[in-house]
Amino acid sequence: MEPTKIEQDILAAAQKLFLEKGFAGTSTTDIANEVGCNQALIHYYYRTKDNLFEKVFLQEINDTLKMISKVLDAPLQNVSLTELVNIVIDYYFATLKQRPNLPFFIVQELLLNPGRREMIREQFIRNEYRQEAYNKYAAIIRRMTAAGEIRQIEPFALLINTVSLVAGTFLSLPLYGDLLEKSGEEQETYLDSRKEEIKRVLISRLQP
Amino acid sequence: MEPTKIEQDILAAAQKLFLEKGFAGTSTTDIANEVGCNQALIHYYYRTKDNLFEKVFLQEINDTLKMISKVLDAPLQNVSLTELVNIVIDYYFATLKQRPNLPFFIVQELLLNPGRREMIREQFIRNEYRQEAYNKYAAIIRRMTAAGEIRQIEPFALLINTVSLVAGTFLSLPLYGDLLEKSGEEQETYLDSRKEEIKRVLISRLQP
DNA sequence: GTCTATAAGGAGATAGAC
DNA sequence: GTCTATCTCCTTATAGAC
Repeated sequence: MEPTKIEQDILAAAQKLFLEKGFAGTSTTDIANEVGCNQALIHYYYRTKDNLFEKVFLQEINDTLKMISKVLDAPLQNVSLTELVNIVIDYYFATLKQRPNLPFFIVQELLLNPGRREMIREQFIRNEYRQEAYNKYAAIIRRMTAAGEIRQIEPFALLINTVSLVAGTFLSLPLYGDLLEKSGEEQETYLDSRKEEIKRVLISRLQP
Repeated sequence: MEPTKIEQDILAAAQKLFLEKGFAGTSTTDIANEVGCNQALIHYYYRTKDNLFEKVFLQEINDTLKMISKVLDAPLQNVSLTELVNIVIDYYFATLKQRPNLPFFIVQELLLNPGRREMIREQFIRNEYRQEAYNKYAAIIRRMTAAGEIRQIEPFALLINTVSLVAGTFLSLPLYGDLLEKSGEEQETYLDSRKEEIKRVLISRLQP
């Protein structure tokens, strides 16, 4: 059952607003205004706000994992450590620049509402792209460790390092802009400098 | 004007609940129940929920900066790179273990409500402990760089690296526990292993 | 399918008794 | 100072006209 245009419009509007203002900060009336219809129509198509949120959240997770999996399909078998870090971090930054709120959104909704974690865990555990992406990734790290091209490290630990550094950059971006009163250009420069610094950190950690 | 006992009780209850469930997720009725009084009393002492939140938030920031400043008063002038990283990261972890929700709380409330950032910026900019802590910290890094004891690095970049890695660990902790279904003991082990890994990362990055 | 109207409940804030 | 009662507004969700 292909989703109709109006269903897609509602989903897109909900996605935009949930990402911006979170679940609690977005009312179904807000979503209706964004779509250009009345509030009852939101409920006609998605019944409850919770259900609509679930659809949005799962789609975000799915799309993200699919993208992550995709970059690992590039021929990474024979690249050097420096090349590997460059490819992964450049790609990661480019992806997040399109959705700068994504780290915040995921952190917020996953931490704030423990009641929703059950639903999320089920979908997360059985998500095919997640398994696939992690296995591809871990295989690369293990191979390079065995070949002596990088220092000994647990793939999971390296993953948390990378995600922390990159997500931390995007989480700190609005604070950098607001608290330190930086312009849009300066924020661009900040992102670029963080990108290069993160590469240095990862290469230092991995270089034998 | 010393705050009375009831005022302190309300503040403590509000702090607990805001840290747990965020501003939007906490009602003044919740706070009253936690205190053991009626909801009107909250408003009698603090007028609005916003005002109460402001008090809580500023106190959190102030306490945190004060603690950070304190550790930098230790005699760090003659320690090695490894010792310095050990002291700072151990202290940082011990502090956050007492308030594991703090990173999430700050991220959430700072990002979610742009209207509040103005108030926060003012307090943040003129906070004496912040200036003090950052200056002490930057002086140490610059001295060690000049002495050739660590590699060239911008103090601010190193700060963001450190905060990202440590905050990322605490933000990921409930996800680690929930999504991967880890017990409390395993979460303790996770924290310890993250602590040691973060030290390795920072030392690798800084070692000449 | 899409609308208006409205029900039902919860929120923050205040009035006024004690 | 502390309580109960209540006002007003906003939310989600549904009923029913078209």
